[in-house]
Amino acid sequence: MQIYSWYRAGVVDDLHALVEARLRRVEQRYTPGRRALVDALAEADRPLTTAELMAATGPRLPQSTTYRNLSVLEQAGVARIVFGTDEYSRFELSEELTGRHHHHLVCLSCGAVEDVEAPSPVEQSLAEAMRKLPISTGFRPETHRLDLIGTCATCAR
Amino acid sequence: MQIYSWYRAGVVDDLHALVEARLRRVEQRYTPGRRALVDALAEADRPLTTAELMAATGPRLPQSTTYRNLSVLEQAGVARIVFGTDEYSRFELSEELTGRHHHHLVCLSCGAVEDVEAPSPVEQSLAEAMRKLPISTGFRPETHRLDLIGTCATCAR
DNA sequence: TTTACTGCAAAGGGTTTGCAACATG
DNA sequence: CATGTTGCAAACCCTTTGCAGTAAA
Repeated sequence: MQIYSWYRAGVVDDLHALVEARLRRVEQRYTPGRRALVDALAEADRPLTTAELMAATGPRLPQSTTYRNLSVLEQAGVARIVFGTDEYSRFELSEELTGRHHHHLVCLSCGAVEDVEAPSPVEQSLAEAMRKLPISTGFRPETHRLDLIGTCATCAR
Repeated sequence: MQIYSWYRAGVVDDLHALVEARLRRVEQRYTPGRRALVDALAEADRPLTTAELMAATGPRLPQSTTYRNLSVLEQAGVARIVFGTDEYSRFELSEELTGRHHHHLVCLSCGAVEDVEAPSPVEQSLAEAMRKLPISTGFRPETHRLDLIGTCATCAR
């Protein structure tokens, strides 16, 4: 989530400390490969595909390691998978870590996914409306996803 | 979208007429296989996976035909793909055809997807809030997707 | 010195495509 | 009879897994 937010607060180290703590909780280590993934996710201003993550991690991490580490990070509550409209899995840091609730702009044409944050009043009315959704008996909501689907600037040209 | 709505209004024939018109528009025929898919989608009260659609179409349609037909129906604006949290594509009739805007309950554990309709006032405040999202320059929103992610009744037990 | 992690290669599994046969306008 | 459609099988491609070797606690 937008590197400048980490820079500004000078909390990059805190981020890594948080990640390490979360990994410890599930008895996993914070290896260089995992750190590289977290760095890549922290520097991006949008969810990254596994291909992008493999490319972004210095000496390219092998597929298997990348996928396994993303799975570990997901289970530890560090990363979250984001579904777009194409066949690629995307990942972003969990909002618990970034402290920034946001939504996505998803392009129907190329599948690109962008982050977008709603002004606080808008977010509040959204949350309010979500709470009023008549969910079926027994369903236990944990989170929601609210995305705008459309055509991105590049594809609209 | 919920068979009783079609029964009540007696508009199943209208549905097929609409579908045929839309297919014609993209120079495609309304074959029995495609009609079987539309029937299956119209009778379901939730998005169906391709596996479910293959099973639902009388003398089981082959994979290739099913996928190709779903693609055609999608391009014709008849069906829409729905992304859950698992690896299966799901399809539903487009809201333009059903006239029923709705959202989804998605189970993190088993991937099941259920339809849910919001009361009109809730829907209006949702739409209102969506319009206020500060979308990036050039992005052209077409629709939105609002899903509740959680644990379904079966998996919660 | 046990347990976690890596990296290569191969296998999985949903989806797509080539191609010959068929059906429809 | 020209074009769209089907069905079989194979190919595709993202993702997962087996396994032997390595590293951290």
